[in-house]
Amino acid sequence: MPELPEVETVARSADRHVRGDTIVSAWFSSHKEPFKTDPDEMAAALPGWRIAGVRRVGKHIVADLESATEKGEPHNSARQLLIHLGMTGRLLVSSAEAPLAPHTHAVLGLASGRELRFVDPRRFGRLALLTTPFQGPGHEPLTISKSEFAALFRGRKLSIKAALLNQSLLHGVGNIYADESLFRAGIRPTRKAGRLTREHLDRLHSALRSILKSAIRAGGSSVSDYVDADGERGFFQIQHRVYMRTGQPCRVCGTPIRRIVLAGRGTHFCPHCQT
DNA sequence: ATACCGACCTGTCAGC
DNA sequence: TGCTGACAGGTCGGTA
Repeated sequence: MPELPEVETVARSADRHVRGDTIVSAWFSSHKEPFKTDPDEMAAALPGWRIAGVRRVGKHIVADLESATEKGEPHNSARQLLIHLGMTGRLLVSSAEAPLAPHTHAVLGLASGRELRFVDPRRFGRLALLTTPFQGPGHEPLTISKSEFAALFRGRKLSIKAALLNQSLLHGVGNIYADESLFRAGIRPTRKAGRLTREHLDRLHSALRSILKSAIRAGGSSVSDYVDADGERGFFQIQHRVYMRTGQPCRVCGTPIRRIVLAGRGTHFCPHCQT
């Protein structure tokens, strides 16, 4: 589900509601998949920590935790709660009275009476408690320079689409924004990453940045069920030009949008505008 | 090292 | 009304 703009939206809305709140209880489901840290360990460790803030790194959500004990109590081990939403994960802030959604895997009770809940039907999402600062796997698409961006693809034989999806190069780009940015840059997704000219890559760099920023302003893309921490849908999907528009006319030239499978993912492009 | 592909899960929708 | 298969915003581990 969630790519950079959706994760950014979720992190911001969660931050608004839980910053400064203190964790008083922690419950986890009995499914094993979502937990990279043992749930019993997290349930024992989390209560008592104050949430200093919630932010995004790549497609990860990081909740920075600080000791809620009185100052003067030197607390060496800063902690972070790390959340990845996978395909269908939701991070929700709700009142403790709100009924639990099906597929709820984590509930953190907060001192304010609110709850931070993690819901994930497909269980591709992940939760972990870290004692060392989280480092994303790749570069941030919104801050990388044009020359660093171009250098990422030098000598690579894989398609530019597959390269954009590779989180250890750029982190945060997923299937929607890979297809949409390639359309706006006029580049065929099948082109080999290492064969693109610097001009191509500069265009892709700008297209990607501007599309990610617009999508964040729109609250992300809600294709089926994505919502932010308030349960609100995004509306960037109305600006999609190729993603999930197979057979429909290109909004620029009218040619039917084509769908192929590339890097194991549905890939959408205009055969006329993208060369 | 790089690149590809199936596996991991549930839900939904189209076609029979 | 089922049933089956394809597909969905992502990553990981095994294999070539």
